[in-house]
Amino acid sequence: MYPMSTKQPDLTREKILQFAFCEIHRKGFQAASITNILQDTGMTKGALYHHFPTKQALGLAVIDEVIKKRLDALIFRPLRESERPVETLLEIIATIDQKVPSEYVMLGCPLNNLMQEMSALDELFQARLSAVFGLWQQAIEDALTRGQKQGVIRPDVDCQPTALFIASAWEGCIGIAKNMRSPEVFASCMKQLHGYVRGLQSEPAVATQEQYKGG
Amino acid sequence: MYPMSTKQPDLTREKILQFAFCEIHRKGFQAASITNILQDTGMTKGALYHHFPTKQALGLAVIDEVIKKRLDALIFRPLRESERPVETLLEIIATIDQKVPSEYVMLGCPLNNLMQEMSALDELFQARLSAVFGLWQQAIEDALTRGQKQGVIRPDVDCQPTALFIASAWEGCIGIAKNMRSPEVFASCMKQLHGYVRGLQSEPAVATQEQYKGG
DNA sequence: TACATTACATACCGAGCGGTATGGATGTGT
DNA sequence: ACACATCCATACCGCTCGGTATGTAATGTA
Repeated sequence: MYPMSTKQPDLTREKILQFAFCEIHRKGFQAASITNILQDTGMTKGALYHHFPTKQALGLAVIDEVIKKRLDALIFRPLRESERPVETLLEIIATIDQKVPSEYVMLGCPLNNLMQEMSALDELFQARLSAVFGLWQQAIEDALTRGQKQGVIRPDVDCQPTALFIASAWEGCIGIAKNMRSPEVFASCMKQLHGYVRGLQSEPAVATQEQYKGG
Repeated sequence: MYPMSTKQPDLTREKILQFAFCEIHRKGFQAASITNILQDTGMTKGALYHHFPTKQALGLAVIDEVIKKRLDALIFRPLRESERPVETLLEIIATIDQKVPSEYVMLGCPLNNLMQEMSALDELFQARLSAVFGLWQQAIEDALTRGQKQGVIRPDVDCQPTALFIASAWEGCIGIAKNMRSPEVFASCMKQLHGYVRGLQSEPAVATQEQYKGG
């Protein structure tokens, strides 16, 4: 066991998942080629179909074990663990383009890409993707709700639909920037979203008013 | 000619375009099957490849001759021809779900679907799709600019990035509602967008404040 | 050490795809 | 009426895809 045996099923599975994520992110799920993924990893169909019964199962695993985890580390957890969730939300919106590989502007959000492609075609994809997006929406809603209790969000804000709108607009901004192939468009859009969230804050609390990165 | 001759190339071409639009709208461009389209229309490959050299050319024609025209009739032209463009914009946002087939909530925006799928893969698609989206953004920007001249939009609003954000959020709302398979989510999201646009209006002008459909 | 199970590699298959070559039917200009 | 271009139908091709059947080496178990 300790001398690094040749067969390491967990690592093999993880490696396949990572390369599958990349291929799917670049080509979309349907256009993603099993053969290409295997070619990249240097493995064969025997390995892949030992760990995943079908291409669909591989796609679903990518959603749960790669995409969800990345979003959690990037957005959900910081919001959850923050003591000033509204400030954290604003900071994430303002700096998200720096915390993600620059090529992601061209490739778009992996979650949104799959949602647009697969939701209408496959119920299992739809369910998993909706679940992940639900986490996103919930993370924002919790941040707003906690902000209201802290008095930094106006009491008249209806947090649930507001969070839904923020998450939707967020995905929309990423999608359009991807289409435009323009980091500037992405920055501009996210700045507007930033302003929208700031507009939800209570009037007295203008401390974080001009925190947005200069430009 | 007058007795409805058997060969009507224009109608044939248009028929192919319409069925291709439906197939692409439902399956996406790559998954759209030429064979399926022909099966639906009752035609053959001879007809299709006489009018369109490749599948790509068919897709590009669908963008310019179907999607663009529909968006123009539904959104761009009403905004352009309106004398109160801001009110018109608000009205479109508030009633868009009634002016479009109900199944479109499940299928999403044809433009956005193609943008998400094809922009990263094909430069010609990217160019055409960006052009159409640019019309959208420009239509909103013009509406806001004219609104500013009329005094109904606050002078401090920067119309260009604001229009970009509105269009992006708009597409985002459609995309998320499609993923959720929920007309209610769509209505909720668009209501928030409606509120955002209202927030751009000058304070004195509260006439259209509560125009949003009851619910 | 003997054996069963896991973890892969290799070769192969049917199906559906976009695209083409060819031929015939229809309209058009002269 | 004849030549010709347009319009469309049919049959076919090469390719790639996801998936499988089979074999084999490594690993866990007794």
